[in-house]
Amino acid sequence: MPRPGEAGAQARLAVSTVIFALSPDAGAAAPSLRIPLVRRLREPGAGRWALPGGWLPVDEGLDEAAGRTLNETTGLAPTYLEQLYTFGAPDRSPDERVVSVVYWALVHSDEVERAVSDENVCWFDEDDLPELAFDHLEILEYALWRLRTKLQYSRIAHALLGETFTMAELRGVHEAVLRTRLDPANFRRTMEASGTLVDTGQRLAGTPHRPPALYRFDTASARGGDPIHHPTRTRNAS
Amino acid sequence: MPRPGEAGAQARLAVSTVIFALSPDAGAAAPSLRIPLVRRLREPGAGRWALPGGWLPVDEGLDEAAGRTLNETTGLAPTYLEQLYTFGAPDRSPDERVVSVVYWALVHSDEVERAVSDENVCWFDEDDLPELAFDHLEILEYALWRLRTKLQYSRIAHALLGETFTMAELRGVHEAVLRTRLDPANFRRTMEASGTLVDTGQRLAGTPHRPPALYRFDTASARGGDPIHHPTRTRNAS
DNA sequence: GCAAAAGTGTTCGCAATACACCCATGG
DNA sequence: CCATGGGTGTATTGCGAACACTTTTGC
Repeated sequence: MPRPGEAGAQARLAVSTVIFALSPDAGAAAPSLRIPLVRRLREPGAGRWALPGGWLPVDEGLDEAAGRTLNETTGLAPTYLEQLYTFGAPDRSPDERVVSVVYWALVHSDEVERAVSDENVCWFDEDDLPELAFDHLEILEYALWRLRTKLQYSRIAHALLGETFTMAELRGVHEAVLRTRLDPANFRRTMEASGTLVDTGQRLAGTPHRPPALYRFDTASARGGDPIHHPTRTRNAS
Repeated sequence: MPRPGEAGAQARLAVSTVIFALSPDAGAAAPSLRIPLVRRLREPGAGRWALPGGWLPVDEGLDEAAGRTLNETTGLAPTYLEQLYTFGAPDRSPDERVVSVVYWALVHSDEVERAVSDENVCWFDEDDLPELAFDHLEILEYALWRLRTKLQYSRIAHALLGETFTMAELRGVHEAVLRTRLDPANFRRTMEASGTLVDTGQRLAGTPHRPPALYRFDTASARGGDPIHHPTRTRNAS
């Protein structure tokens, strides 16, 4: 780290979060990804939609800031939170130099129903996005890429569902995120082989057909393919 | 992005880089990874060794700042440069709040010989590191993890070699980084199948045995497994 | 010709795919 | 009993690991 002193002009540090959830009609049909955005009230970019975020307070950690602003704007607690990338091109904001540390998060679908949504905070479907401020579209697409990539080698889909779920629901998440059809038989085997699912023994009644088994995610075997290391992966609301 | 105004106390933004190169005796024996560090002259952490870096100038991009400080401290140009992670725990620096955007880089082994090395800039072997300042050991270990992980699904080992190289040299890089023995036969096939190698037609004479073929990296087919997107992956010195 | 590395061929086992087939429930 | 999704069994394929084998040089 360099020496202090010689203050000079400095870039401002912001923390933003790309939040993913499933469309509320999770049980029925094919669910789709939804992202909450906030309407910018001031210049630059007033009127446009932007990622939730804020300036970084001096005494707050990056993860905490991401989780806090997520909670403040949506009223939700993330079930998964991870740093995405830091964007800092000199011209990404017209007026002043802003460097944004961006996180991405997943929230439980059963929480989405009681999420904040008003004229200034609105949830948009993945392929029905409004015009975004600054470079936020680029950021969002990068977050989508990361979500899709990570879903294929890590077990994070459960973070978009509730406490328990059927195999078909879990498959539905993968299909929605990856935008593909998956073979039910092979998907089941792959998931069972991963060792991250626990059969609750319960079955979901009320379906017009054979009642499916309900599974729970095994947090103990939640082997992060990531570093051993590093910050909080999951946290609660403040 | 939040509104300007309400300045208040702000964290300071630094950019640091973890630089990897092979030990100069690349041809012979088993090469090892080396990392240049700079000695801190001032408090906090005076006397200890730290990653090369500096405060981020207001008008300079993150990638440019990483490449520049790399060049200033080592005299080298990176053949590979990528953002690693942003570290920002409130207590990682004792005096003031510092957020560090950290990059990692690979440099050609044939450039290492003319690298700067004096009493304040010194290259350390991967498993002979001195005591590091701040959280730089944690950062370095994370960078090592990323290098090892990425080597297995991306073709970046060539960035540690010169313009042309033998199959054995390329394998030596993988073995040094991954710290494993690799089967020469299977390694060859895997590399040839990747389509990133071009046989120059030349052969390396002077070996005590059958002269091996010299290969070149095919920059055209350098498919980044990464985003389509995003900043410069390779750049020259300023 | 002999040692040693370069380079080729062959086999094995695993895991993902494709797809045929039985099971259980509501209507 | 039938339509439909839940759930199981099985053949095929592609790829990486293991390893036997041939080739080419310096000495």
